[in-house]
Amino acid sequence: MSQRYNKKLSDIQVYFAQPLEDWYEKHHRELPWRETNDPYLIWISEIILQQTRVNQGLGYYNRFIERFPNVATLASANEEEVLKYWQGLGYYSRARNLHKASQMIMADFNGVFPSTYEDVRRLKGVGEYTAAAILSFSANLPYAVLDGNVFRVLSRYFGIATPIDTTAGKKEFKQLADSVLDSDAPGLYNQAIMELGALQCVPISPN
DNA sequence: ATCCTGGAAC
DNA sequence: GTTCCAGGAT
Repeated sequence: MSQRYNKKLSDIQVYFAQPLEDWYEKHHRELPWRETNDPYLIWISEIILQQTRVNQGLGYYNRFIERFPNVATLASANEEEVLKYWQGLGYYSRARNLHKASQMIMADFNGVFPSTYEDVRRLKGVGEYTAAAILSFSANLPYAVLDGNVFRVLSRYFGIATPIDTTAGKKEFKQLADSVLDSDAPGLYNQAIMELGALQCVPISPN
């Protein structure tokens, strides 16, 4: 998967992206939403995971997609039932937004999950991070994800002390993230950098 | 730039 | 009981 033939790799790919992706291939957790290219399933998983740990989100994800396996079933359900499947997760506006957005996909996109960044961003509850995740994971489009994990990996690897809770800091990291993105394998690369941040490059006493 | 969520961690 | 988190909305 990370081997690419007949193509010259950039220095940043060789020294940053490749080792990262090799590490990922060897150490990543196997999670159901990583086994699919369906943007709907990836979307559901990303919304659940926004403020929820993987361990807790897993059961909710499995139950949710079993009952609502696609946009149409979610859109035609009533809100109370959608909320029932969310019960215990908190941040219930995420579930309401999912439901509303699924109806918007039916109405405005003929039931087909949108495939451009601009359209995906129009879905309620989908910000820059989630749009980049959905499009890179499902369609391998070159959008760099930028979440807490990525901030941490980049700041440590590149020795950047700029705080991320300022406009300038966010801008700096956004540029860096875009410049080191492996455009040959955006989905794999994005998964890899976040997984490293989650498993190894952790906030306190990193491995 | 500021506010918001609500469980988890402290 | 207070603070923290991690994204999105306004």
